[in-house]
Amino acid sequence: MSEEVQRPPERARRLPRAVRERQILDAAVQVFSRYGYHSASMDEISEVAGVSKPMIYTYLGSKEDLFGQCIRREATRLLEAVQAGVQPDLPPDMQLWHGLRSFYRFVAEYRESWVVLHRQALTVGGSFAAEVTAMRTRAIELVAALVVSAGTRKGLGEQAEFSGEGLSAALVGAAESLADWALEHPEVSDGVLASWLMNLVWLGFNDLIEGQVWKPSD
Amino acid sequence: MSEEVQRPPERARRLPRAVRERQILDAAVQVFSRYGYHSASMDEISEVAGVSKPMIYTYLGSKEDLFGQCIRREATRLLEAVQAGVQPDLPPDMQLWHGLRSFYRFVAEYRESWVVLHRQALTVGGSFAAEVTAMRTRAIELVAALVVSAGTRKGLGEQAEFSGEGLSAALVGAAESLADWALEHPEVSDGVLASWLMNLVWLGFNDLIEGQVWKPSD
DNA sequence: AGGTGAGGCTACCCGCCAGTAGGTAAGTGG
DNA sequence: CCACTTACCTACTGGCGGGTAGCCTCACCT
Repeated sequence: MSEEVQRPPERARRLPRAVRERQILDAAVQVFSRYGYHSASMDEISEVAGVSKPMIYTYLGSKEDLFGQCIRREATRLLEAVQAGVQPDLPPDMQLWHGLRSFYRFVAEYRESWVVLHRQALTVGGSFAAEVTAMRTRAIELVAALVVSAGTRKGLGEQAEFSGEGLSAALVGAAESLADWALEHPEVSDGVLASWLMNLVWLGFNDLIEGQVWKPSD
Repeated sequence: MSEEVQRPPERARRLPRAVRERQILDAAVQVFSRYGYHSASMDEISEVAGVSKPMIYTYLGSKEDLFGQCIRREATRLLEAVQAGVQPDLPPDMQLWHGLRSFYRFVAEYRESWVVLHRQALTVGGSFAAEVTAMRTRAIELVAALVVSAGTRKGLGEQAEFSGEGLSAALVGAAESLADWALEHPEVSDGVLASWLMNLVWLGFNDLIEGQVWKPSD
């Protein structure tokens, strides 16, 4: 009578904690990236992870904790991916080129990571936004260093340094925006994306560095 | 005994509907821009507006309706501000230049409008995100038209058209990102911001158009 | 004066969802 | 085979906040 005819849809049972944590984080990134922090429900995350809700709480803590862990994990991944592609002894333009390629490769491969980091993290006012912003600022400063280095290498001083930060902010923004665009155009390769940006921006930098400027004609 | 010594903190009483609607929308934009759609509460909006919650519902409808009206109002403002600064009979670079200046002037003056449009609108999956994205796409296409026009004017054909959309996406992203950056550097004028972008981007375009390209050296 | 309708409010409802209490089953050491 | 731990679940609670029912009150008209 009380015989179990229907087995519950084959959940993997009794896995070690580390594995479950990975599954939960994967599911969380997926759900957060799709719905955003607030609209994502812990119930859905647990369902996608194939695990009951209390597991999430015992393993990863509150919703906010969980989101934080997602952010940190994906941010680390992204940084490592970019760093792995850059050799610091190359000239500035080549460093930028390789960094960009790695970046676009990462975005293409881990779309959800990128969406969580770029779109969703800022919507949770709090330490996460600050954390992501800090990472972004680091990227801007890194790029600024490249720009300034290229500038001084050609004998330009304080002028490059002054506008460098703003220009770098613009460049980073351009790179991010192009990443979003690329999400809807997967047929465009990372090399093409990176070279578009290089052509757009680096040539502009070079012109600037060499004293060529655009001025309004009226 | 039941004498009213304390007057309730002097709310303006019995104003015409149109005025109240303006107040409510102003308050909503302010609160939405600060906390984002989900974390903003109708109670707080009503408090900031100096009006009770049911008023919002009778005048502007549901929270989603309210947000939609904010988005539309601010989007219209932004578009009008930019269009007011552009004269269509000027050459492409001057059009871009004037458009950018108007844009940065608007962002500086109506920070909250910009934040709502740029940061918050995308976090509400639904028709708003689509609406804002559509507006953004229009901007990209507009810029793309300028780019292509500049390209063909110089005798370049399909090549400019192909990469034009991606480049424009990058340019619009750069402009937006620089706008965010400028929020934290109010001392930089709209003219300076616009000319940074022009120097960065337009010079890059020109080089491209004239066949000069950057290529990786390895 | 008193009727009427628009402006405005207090006080409540109720669904959704983060978070939890308390229990069961499956390994592990003796 | 029994104690003890670890993996894991079902089933609940509590509150926050979107949304509303129903009432008041002033201004103006006749």
